[in-house]
Amino acid sequence: MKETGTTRDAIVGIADTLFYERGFERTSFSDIADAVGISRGNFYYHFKSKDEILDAVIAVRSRNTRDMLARWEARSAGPAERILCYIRIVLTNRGKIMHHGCPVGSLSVELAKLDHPLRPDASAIFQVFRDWLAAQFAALGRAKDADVLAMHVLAFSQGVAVMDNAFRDKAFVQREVERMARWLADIAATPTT
Amino acid sequence: MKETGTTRDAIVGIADTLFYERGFERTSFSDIADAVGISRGNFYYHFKSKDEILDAVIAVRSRNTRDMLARWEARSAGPAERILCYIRIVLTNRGKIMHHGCPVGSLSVELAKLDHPLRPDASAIFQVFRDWLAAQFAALGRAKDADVLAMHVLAFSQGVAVMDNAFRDKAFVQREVERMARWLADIAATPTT
DNA sequence: GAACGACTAGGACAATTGTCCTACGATGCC
DNA sequence: GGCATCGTAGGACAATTGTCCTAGTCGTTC
Repeated sequence: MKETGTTRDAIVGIADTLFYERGFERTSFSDIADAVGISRGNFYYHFKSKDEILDAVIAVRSRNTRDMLARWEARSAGPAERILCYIRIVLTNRGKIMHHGCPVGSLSVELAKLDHPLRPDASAIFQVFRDWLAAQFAALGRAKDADVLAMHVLAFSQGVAVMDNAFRDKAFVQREVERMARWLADIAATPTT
Repeated sequence: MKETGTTRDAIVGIADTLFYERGFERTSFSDIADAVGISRGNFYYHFKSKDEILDAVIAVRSRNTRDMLARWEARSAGPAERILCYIRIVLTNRGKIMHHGCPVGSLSVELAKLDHPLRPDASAIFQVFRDWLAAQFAALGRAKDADVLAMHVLAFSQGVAVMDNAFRDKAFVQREVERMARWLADIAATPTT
């Protein structure tokens, strides 16, 4: 059963992209069907509703996020360098962020406006980052306020993303990344209490 | 001519609210017409298209923003206190921000995703804040990097807004406001070079 | 080769979208 | 009073929305 991962995965993959680039509400079944190359009616064999696709997209994003963090965990030397990977992400993905905002933040805000039942699931992707960042800060010897610091870093990235989306000023993004990197270096240098 | 400010203003006022609460795309003519209490067809006497309403809404928001900043300017003692007014806005408007995000930021991101021609106009509201904040920092004796500091404060507010929308944690907002207030106090205390 | 399952195409469906049109009521000017 | 203008109501319009249904094509298994 379900050996047809291909079509289903293609739908989820395209939907993931379109939901990000155009927004969930703005993306229609026709858009997805056209991009995948299947008929619109055929859709309902794989998904019973649009919300079910959104659910699958969120699941995929959540998994991809975990995978990315696991790669950082494997590659980077220490917790400070890993946190820096996250701080730099607003530069790494700047092209997309400039045009479509942060995938996590923009979906979260859109679903909040729609009072959508899946809004908490979208916010849960933030939680993945939050927990991971907190773990890194804890490894830095800041177990006590690890979550507070994690939230601060998250807020930084969201703020920069929105501003970059509005002003499209690369120098601003670079400045803020450097400012945050200095802040992180301070934290890493401070002896554990 | 145009003595009928009432209906037109009512449309713009309701549209302003609905665009904020539900998003521009999600708000239909019927929604606005029902809320105002007029027929849907009558609409096109006052506005030729939905985009024209958006244009009017943005203009109103821009004016309201300027008015608010002017009030702060009149009431507050000095530039530092005025900047603090802005920093505190994420607490003042927390109820709405929690549910619908920042009005400026969320509209800006939504229009970016739609590739909407009015996106720059929406971002221009940010510019109003940016210029005003920069003027305050200049008055603080930081004329050289006034704009850099202004952008930093803007990014702060957007970051906190998105995170509050996702996590709805008042303690987080308060912490970030206090952190930012300390940062501002540092700036104000540093002697002008 | 018949039967069955997984998978798909294509269209029907009511509802809603933004847009446009015509006709009616009011108000004021000549 | 007659007339024009401003504002409004109500509906028509094609297009699109999410959803659902049916008929069909595959490949596999007996």
